[in-house]
Amino acid sequence: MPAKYVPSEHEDAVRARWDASGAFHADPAKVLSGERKPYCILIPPPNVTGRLHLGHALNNTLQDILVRAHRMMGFETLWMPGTDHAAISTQAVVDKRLIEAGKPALKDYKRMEAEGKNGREQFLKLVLDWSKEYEGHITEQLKLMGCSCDWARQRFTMDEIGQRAVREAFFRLFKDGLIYRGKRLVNWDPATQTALADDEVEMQEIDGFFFYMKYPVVDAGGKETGEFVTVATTRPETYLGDTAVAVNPDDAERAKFIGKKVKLPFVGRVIPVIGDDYVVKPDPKSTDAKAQYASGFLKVTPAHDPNDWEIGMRHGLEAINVMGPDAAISDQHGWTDVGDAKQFVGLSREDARKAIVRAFKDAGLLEKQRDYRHAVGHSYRSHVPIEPWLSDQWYCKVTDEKLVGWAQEAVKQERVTFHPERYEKTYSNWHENLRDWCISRQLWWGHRIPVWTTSRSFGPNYEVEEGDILVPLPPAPHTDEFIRRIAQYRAEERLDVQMVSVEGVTGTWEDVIPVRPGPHRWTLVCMCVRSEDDVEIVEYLERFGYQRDPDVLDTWFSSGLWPMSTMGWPDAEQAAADTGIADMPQLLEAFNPTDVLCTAREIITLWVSRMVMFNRYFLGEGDAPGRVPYRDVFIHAMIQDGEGRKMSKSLGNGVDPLDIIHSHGADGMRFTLCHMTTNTQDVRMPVERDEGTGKNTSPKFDLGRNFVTKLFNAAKFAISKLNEAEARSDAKVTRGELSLVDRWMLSRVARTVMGIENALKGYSFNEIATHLYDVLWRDYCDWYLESVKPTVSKSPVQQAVLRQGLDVIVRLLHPVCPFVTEVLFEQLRAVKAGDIEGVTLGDGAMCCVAPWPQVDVALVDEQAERTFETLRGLTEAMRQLRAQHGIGFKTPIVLYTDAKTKALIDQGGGVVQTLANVGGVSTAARASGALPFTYEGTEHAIFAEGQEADAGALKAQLEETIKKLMKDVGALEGRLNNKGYTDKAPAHLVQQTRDQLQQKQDELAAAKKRLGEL
RNA sequence: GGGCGCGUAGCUCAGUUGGCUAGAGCAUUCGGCUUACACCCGAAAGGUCCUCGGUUCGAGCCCGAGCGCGCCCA
Repeated sequence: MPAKYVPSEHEDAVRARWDASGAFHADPAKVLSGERKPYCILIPPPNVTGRLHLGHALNNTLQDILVRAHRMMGFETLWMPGTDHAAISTQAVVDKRLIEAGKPALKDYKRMEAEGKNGREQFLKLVLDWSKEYEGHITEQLKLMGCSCDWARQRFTMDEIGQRAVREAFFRLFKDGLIYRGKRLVNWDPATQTALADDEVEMQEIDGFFFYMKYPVVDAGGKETGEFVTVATTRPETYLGDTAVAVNPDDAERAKFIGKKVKLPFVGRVIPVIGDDYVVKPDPKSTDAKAQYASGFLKVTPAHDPNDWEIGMRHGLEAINVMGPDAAISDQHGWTDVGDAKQFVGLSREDARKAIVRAFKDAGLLEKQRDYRHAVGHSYRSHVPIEPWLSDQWYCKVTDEKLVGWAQEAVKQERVTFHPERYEKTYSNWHENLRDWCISRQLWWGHRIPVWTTSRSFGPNYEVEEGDILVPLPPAPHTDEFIRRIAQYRAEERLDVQMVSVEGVTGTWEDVIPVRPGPHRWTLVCMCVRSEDDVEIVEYLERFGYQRDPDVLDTWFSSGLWPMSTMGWPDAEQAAADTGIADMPQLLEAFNPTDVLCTAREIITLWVSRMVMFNRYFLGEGDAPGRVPYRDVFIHAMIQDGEGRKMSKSLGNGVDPLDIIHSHGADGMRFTLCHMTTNTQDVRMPVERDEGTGKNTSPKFDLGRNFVTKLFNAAKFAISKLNEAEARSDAKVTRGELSLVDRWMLSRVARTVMGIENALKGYSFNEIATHLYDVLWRDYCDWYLESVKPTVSKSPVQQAVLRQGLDVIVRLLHPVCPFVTEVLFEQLRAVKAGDIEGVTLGDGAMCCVAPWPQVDVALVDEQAERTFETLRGLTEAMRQLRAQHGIGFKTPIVLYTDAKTKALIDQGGGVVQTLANVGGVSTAARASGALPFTYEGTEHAIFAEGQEADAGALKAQLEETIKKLMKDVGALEGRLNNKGYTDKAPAHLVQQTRDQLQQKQDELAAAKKRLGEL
């Protein structure tokens, strides 16, 4: 064996052995036949946007620990790997790279697309290349970390199976009326120019202003009466789209304005003053900031504020959109009565605000402005303020009982359990306040919405208002034949249809057919085509002028299907044919529900919820919910830097896992990550710059690196001792043959096995690491190895404990530190020693498939532990004396003690002698000059040749001891004199206190006696 | 504003159902090239367990109020 363990010299070779062995490939047939129980984890697919960071390293280390442990425990274990296409992030990153490289970027491809030059297709090719490249990087990184994924089954959310899953899911939801199209206010990101879901909006506190703007009141003839109402707003630029001013009807002072009209300055639009109890009444003394700042008049801009939108709905107000997709003021998106506000058109929203405030000020219409700090929604992607923007979007009706209800029920009925359990609350709260989910994104990269539309009238010649005039809506060129064929396709479930009326109502085929005049004017016809391969229908629709919706779906729509799509759903036979993975059709049955999802808490709402909804919905039958995607959700901590900040590129405080693997080894990194995973929500990692490499690192990783080195050195030593042994035997060691130290060591090993098994069940990773650290370092190395050093060579029994104890530790450690344990396992296999009664270690070709060690509970030996603790304490007491009196370890000492202690020392079989370098144990009268000490109430002394006791120092020390003992005795007596304690505390505790008191009193007496002798 | 988490040694963190004379690693100090390991070994020092109040024979732990920090949702 090499003198020193250098991780980089072994990791590649170990990984190659794993790859060659196929050990991580799961076989669903073994599950379906009942031969083995399944254990399955789905990787939270990392984004193909970039490389993995330390959070990923933590996330995947924890999964690998679970997966490797269960594989060793005999489960048929599947860890499903894959990546996520991350629509908006990836598109943005690729665009940015193109711009940086001075190459044609998104805006150029958009222009090409508009010119009919396949811009979309060309751009998507670039993004696909990028995603392939990064998928490769990510896979490579996971492998370097040691992740034991079933690589042959690796999936991508946009691969053919993912596409088919999305297509089928969309079709079914569409057909069931759970996907619909609506004109709503969305969270619009003007930078990336796409809609965002509610949870993609981050609130940030901003220092802003409240502006108080005066609108003149006008009479029925439109003439100003000289009165004014003052609206208070943080967003003056939206006044251009105001369609009412609202007052609280309970507002005694202002309710009289209800019914009057006001005129918007510059625009000239005359709008009503309405009553709505949403309006906050002004109250300068209120603790509510809104009431403090309110003027009592609320400008209502339905097209640019979600609350105003609601008010608009209640009062039938018009929604006038005054901005373009870039959030600049525009008269091209539904705003017709511009009037004298032309001066503001074309300005960005920021410039428009300044210009409008200035114009109001100049016109004497700005009453005042006040500083105001408030939360403003920002895009989680581009970080610019979100614009509530009126647009046509696709929605998923997650508020339906079959989605939100079943998701809630899954947790309430404990089909899905959160660890730590507090996160169940986050999950529930989120579902209680759920709104329909905007699933369309104005992007190119992603799953394109499988709907073909025409916005012409369906049926009779309708008329629609454009401003104040009615214009005819040309009918789509549908023929009777068209209607018949669509009905046919629909009957074959190859297509489904929704209509949207001018009034904004969604209708189904049955609402529209047969075509006849009715209450609704159906204009927007949406045809959802079930299969990507159904060219016949698509060609037919396009012949009638139908065009495919240009938008793509929110990434989470496809990630939500991950537990099913990775297992071949909806067409596993086809998936098997596409991928060449023949057993694909068995996966869903064998492994879904999976066992646990490991992720970070921000994902609870974004992803967990959707997976639960989709799994239950799509695998359900009729009104019966299907199974859940996993039984447990484990939410791990987030890693922050030493100051409690998130690690981020912009702060430059991130740590790259690959750098740590280089400097400390993958095992060292993993051990540290495992060790720091407590059940709190954040953990801190002080970040330092390595002067040598210029890379960020953290001293925390030294723990793991040192631990791995310690293991290697201990194993190297143990193996060399075993190989050099003078007397050997392969005979099985029975309980009766074991010495005290052996029994103690095996007891500790047995407790560790049970402790780790428990910790695994409770996802207490920090406990796993602590157990491993203590048993290896504190027990096996510091005490067992040291105490058997002189004798192991001649004792086959000790050889057995040395070898099997190490073997157990190596196996227990393998899930955390797979590389070094694989190396050691191979070495250890070549070294023979006797088996031990109660320790079962099955053979395995490699550690990763070696059976988990089994220990008999009977190995836990409390008697041996107690005796050992006494001997350890005695040894430590002597070491302390040595240190206090400068007696070096190399100087042997004589221990003077009583017969009882001597008997214990004899039982120890040399532990005390070896570890305290005691040359002789004597019950005779102590030599003059011996250093006295008390331990466990008994007086002892040590004597070192040529070491005269320093009376002064001894006296000072004794006085110190006496002081401390008196304090202890006082405290114990006080406790016992308390009647409440002796009456109410459990009897064994009271007895324990009495024993302690007795011992302290003995020690005190002995110390006093000695002081007198000096 | 609502919810959740955290506050224990200089730093990073453990501390199960209250029994604690509060632990570990790093850093510090002292002593060691003891033939597995200096990424080590032995020893030491270091704590108002955020504050105040309560429950209890007994509180780091339970309850209430407050202070500070962080996250999530409005």
